Amino acid sequence: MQTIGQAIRQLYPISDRSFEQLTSLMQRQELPKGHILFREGQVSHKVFFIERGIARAFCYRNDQEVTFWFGVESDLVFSYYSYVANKPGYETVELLENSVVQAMDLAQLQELYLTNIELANWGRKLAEYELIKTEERFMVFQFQSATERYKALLQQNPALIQRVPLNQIASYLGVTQVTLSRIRAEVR
Amino acid sequence: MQTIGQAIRQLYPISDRSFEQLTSLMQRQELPKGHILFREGQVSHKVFFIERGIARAFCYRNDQEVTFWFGVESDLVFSYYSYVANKPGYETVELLENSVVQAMDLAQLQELYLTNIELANWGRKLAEYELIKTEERFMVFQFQSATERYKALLQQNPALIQRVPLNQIASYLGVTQVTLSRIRAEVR
DNA sequence: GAAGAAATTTAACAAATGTTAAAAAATCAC
DNA sequence: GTGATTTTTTAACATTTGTTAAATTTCTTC
Repeated sequence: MQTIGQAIRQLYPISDRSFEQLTSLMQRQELPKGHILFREGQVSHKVFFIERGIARAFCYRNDQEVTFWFGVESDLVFSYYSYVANKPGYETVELLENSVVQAMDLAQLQELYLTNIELANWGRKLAEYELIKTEERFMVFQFQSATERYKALLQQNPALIQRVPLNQIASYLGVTQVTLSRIRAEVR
Repeated sequence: MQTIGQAIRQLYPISDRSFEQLTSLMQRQELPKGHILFREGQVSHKVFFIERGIARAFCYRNDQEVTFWFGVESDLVFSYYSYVANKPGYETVELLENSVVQAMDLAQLQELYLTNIELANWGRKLAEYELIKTEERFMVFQFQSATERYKALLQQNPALIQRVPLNQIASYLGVTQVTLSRIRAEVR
């Protein structure tokens, strides 16, 4: 498993001093399963680095929860729309296991961006990588069938299917749970 | 219509000096309909600002072109994956009309990012806004039906449907052209 | 403006996915 | 371990979307 230091510096190499500045903003928190990191309709002021545990983001659609993102160890958790547009976010993010996270205040982070060019470029790289991750996820939806999406998930992240209930996996893949069961019956 | 200057400064306010530095990298080009801005399988070294015209990005899937993005006046055209990961891009971007673009060299842009903190933060904001745009497009796919997607497009960008052949609109919406025709027959 | 080409719609049928409800399996609490 | 609860699978049928091909409309070119 990657440490937070490795994750930060792998994104974009920064000096020890910048690293200190960045990590000094972080607060280690142990949070229980079910804890809500972001709540739909609220403006977010925090970003979280997942040290241990798993999180999911979901929205409501026709009174049903639709899961569209999972975060695992060494992932960052943003309510990106809320952060960028400075408006209420549309998603709720909850922890699916007892977890350890490093929490950072977004206002303090943005302060750093304005005064430290190394960190400004680190923040740029962060957004750029999040962008291509989101783009890839989008492409998967537009270019692959539900069965292909499931197989890809099975290959790339088999642990996720063990750790998360299948109704959440189903909505993550964009199908109903019944369809996912059918797919699993085929693949088996 | 927005000028390029307005588009740049709306994203993130920058000083006149930074603005000069940025725009000095730009080269105005008049390019014909059908011109390829990025070609699949190649690493991109440029970014384009569309002053006049329209562009589309597509990939091949089972020997068929699948259009997944349109760019119009005052949009920026990146081959983002290629730029961020510095690997061959998976998409081809072509101009659908005779167009005027401002072309910028990515290496020179990145030079500026490393020396000018204002521009580094501008570049960060650019990536952040592209991120939430991509995220929104993804959410539309996971949360809305094809009919809803068509209606939304009709409302938000009616001109696009006039300017672009329907088979491209169909694949942009993630359905076949036959299905799009059916949707249009219903909506009418 | 007429002939040909391209784009769009319609039709008929096949395949995939959704919906509802019930059955089966797995998990939890005691 | 046993009963209750939750999760997952299966079944039956409805709806949506895809596929192929033909018909129609629109656009080009001369």
